[in-house]
Amino acid sequence: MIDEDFSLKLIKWYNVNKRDLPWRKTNDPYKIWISEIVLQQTRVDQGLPYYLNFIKEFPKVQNLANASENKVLKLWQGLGYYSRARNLHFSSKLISNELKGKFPDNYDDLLKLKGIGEYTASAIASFAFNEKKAVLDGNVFRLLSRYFGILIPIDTSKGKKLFNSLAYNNLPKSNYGIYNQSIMEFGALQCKPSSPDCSICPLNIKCWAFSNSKIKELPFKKKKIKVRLRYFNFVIIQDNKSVIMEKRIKKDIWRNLYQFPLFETHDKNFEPPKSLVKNYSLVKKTEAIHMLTHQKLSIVFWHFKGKKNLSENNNMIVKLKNILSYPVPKIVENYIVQNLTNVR
DNA sequence: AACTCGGGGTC
DNA sequence: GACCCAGAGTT
Repeated sequence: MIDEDFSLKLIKWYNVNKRDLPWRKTNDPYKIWISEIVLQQTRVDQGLPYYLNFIKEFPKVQNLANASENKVLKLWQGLGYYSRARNLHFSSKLISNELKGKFPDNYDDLLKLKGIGEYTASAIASFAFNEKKAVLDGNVFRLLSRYFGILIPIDTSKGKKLFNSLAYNNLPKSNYGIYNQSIMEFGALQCKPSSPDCSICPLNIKCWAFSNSKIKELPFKKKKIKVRLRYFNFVIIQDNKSVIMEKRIKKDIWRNLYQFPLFETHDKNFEPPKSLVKNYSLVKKTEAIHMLTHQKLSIVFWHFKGKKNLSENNNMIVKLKNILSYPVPKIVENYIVQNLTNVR
């Protein structure tokens, strides 16, 4: 299916309605790369401040390559999907060292980098180098499925293949970068997931879903997400100046971030270790629910205080005045800010 | 092909 | 509560 004026209408719409976003004012593939990783599964409003901080702290790929992972993760704190930050860091070192600072300038080479998949390689290649590649993200899936009336589920290999060819075949004859920006912006602002205003849509006349009242049904997805329930008990052990923390090193959520010593249980039943109760006093117990896409975390913070020297065992001791320099999960950050940062 | 990886907005 | 967001890596 090829619609001759599909791309032209999108670009025309884009020139009038586009948002003023910083990564659209540069041709620097490094900055475009940062923006694309930040925006993966992330709304523009949420990612924008992170992008600005990142570019400010690491203006060039070498700055990122020379930073510590803790610092990179700290700048990513609160944004989620932390493998994005770890992969950014890894790939920046590869570019800076093995590629001698020369940023990959084509789709195939971009795709080799850790953290860059088909979408991101297409985006960078077309935005920075105007390479003829079609982006295929959530916005494009939605628009194409509605406009062309594709009922095949988008989260299957068959569906992806079909949408890929559909997207590629409808590229304009030039200006691939601008066009890719246009189709995604159109999906984000006009062809929204829920209740788009089709009455003002420049594509409505030939839109299959609009003509057939199937906007709500498209795009079609096959899989439903399952949520796993987990029980976390964080134990805060502090004296006047310090608190015990640990680094998450397993293949699990929040890898390489820090937290208070964690006891995960299979249900709500948990009692802190007796040696702990004996030497410290429980001053506060806080319960919280933390929702992730695939997990529901039932969390209890057990807050102990005492004068016993914390550095007796093989514990990681963190000065309270330095605690905010460590990257931590959002729920841990919340607890720290509310309970530990006003302690002298 | 199914699963895993965050956090926040929207309805 | 369900779905979505400029997806990618692992199993």
